[in-house]
Amino acid sequence: MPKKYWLFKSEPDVFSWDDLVAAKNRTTTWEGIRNYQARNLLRDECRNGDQVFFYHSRVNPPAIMGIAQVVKEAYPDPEQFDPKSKYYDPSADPDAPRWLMVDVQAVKAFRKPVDLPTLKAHEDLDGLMVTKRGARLSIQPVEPIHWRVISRLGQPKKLT
DNA sequence: GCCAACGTTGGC
DNA sequence: GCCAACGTTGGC
Repeated sequence: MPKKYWLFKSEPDVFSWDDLVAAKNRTTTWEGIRNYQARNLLRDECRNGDQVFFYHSRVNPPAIMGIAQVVKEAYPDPEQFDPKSKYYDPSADPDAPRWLMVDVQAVKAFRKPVDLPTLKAHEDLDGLMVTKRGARLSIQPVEPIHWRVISRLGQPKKLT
């Protein structure tokens, strides 16, 4: 199975790239996905070792901050059952969990974060989902060719 | 903070 | 099953 490529969005006010780098083992749970299309991608397509662009949304400018990888494949998101969580889903059934999450680990930081205007302007990035009107999906597949172009722009630096 | 886009809910 | 109302996302 060839490695696949993704873009995961996060609001840095909630959880930022720096938060991930500072986390234990530079790893976090990616809880809170509450969209069926994103859930299905996690369940059906997202595998250990897949590469992930970490994207900051709802900031100006939005930007890809670095590269992470999937280190644990889809499993039930416990917050769907926690009434105190903002991700609580009262209709989720413990016997048939509705919402899934994966774990991701930071791998390389971009020396030069690649912002949305740059993504939009680059002629080799036509068709990239995040630049399209209405691309609200929080888990997006990325074409290998697009991955290579963006990685080069970001000048990734291995985390030590 | 605004608001367009779009996903989900629920009455019928 | 339609679709209006509603809630959320996310760029600006």
